Amino acid sequence: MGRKKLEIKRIENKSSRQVTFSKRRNGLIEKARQLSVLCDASVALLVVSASGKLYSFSSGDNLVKILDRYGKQHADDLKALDHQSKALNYGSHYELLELVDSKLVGSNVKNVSIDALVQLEEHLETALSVTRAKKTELMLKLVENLKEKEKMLKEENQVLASQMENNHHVGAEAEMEMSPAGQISDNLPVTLPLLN
Amino acid sequence: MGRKKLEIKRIENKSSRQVTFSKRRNGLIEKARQLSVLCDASVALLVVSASGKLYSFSSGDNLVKILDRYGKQHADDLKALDHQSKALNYGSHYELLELVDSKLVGSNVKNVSIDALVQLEEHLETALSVTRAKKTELMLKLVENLKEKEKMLKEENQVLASQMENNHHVGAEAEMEMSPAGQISDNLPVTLPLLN
DNA sequence: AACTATTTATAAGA
DNA sequence: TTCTTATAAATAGTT
Repeated sequence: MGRKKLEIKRIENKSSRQVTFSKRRNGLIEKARQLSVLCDASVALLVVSASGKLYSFSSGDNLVKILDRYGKQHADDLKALDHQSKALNYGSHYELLELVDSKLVGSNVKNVSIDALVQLEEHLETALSVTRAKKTELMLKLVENLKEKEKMLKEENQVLASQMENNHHVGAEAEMEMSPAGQISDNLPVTLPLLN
Repeated sequence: MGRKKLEIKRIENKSSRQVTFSKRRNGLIEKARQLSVLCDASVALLVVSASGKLYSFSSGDNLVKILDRYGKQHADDLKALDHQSKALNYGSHYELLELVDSKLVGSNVKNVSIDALVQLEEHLETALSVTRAKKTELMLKLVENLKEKEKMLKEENQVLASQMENNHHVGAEAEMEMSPAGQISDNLPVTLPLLN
């Protein structure tokens, strides 16, 4: 859809390959977005340029959720991680196993094509990879949050400690000095941003 | 690009939503294929219909590889995460890579038997498992440490706060509402912008 | 599934 | 990169 019809094969000219990459990548991502919105589907798209740069899109719900719908099993590791992972959907695990079962056992084994198995393997590997990436991400987030909490608690601690000192040495000015402490207290994330 | 301009919002009519899904999904996958071919890029695409059916595309190198690249972004963060990761034995990495190299490149590729590759695959998977288990273990320890610290800081905070109150009886009447800092939620981020 | 009027994407050029 | 524009391609509504 340009001035000329373009054959679908590697563009040899480096700069036009780069330009085309940029344009088509944007187009692809936009199309992915549209599909997800129009048809209420979950879409995840990853593009890695030849030079190794990563671009991606994933529809509203995160990638994990996309795989949840399909069925996944990353919950076990997460369970050990934090009891809060109860929020995760364990139910879908069974669906995945059923799918595998139906492909391998349900049909006569002789009718399962190698291609079908290759595809199944790919799907499973995808699920696993995404699961692991997500696990790492969640753990990193959790650690970050904990460190953030630690920092804030320390700050609060310091304020309280210095407040104590003021009370001891300069009892009269206590009221004025209260405000900063109160503010920090107000600023404490009763629920941290990304968490719920 | 049809008889009418279509607003990008959920198509309410079920059957036309289904038709559009089918058409656009195919279009999207074709576009993904073209991008990978034209621009020599790695592309992975996952689409899950509202009804839970999975469709996917991934260019030449399999999806796992693409996702590994994505995972590496996190790996870097992990490294910086904590000095504990130094506990990992980096020295042996090189040995592993050398082993792979000797099996795949060192000998003429044509002489590598499938059996040898199967064995190698097993070794690599084992190495990967061990690595991941180790990663998980370290992160769990780190999280525990941080939670422990948090707990102690909170206790210290409470002691300070109650001491403050005692001081108040003696000094000014400033009111120190210790808002429940302990309410900070540990919930995992169930919805995260996954990719960027 | 096909058909086609239109819209959209984009190749080439600036 | 960004914009413009001619043209190719995708697709919305129809059959």
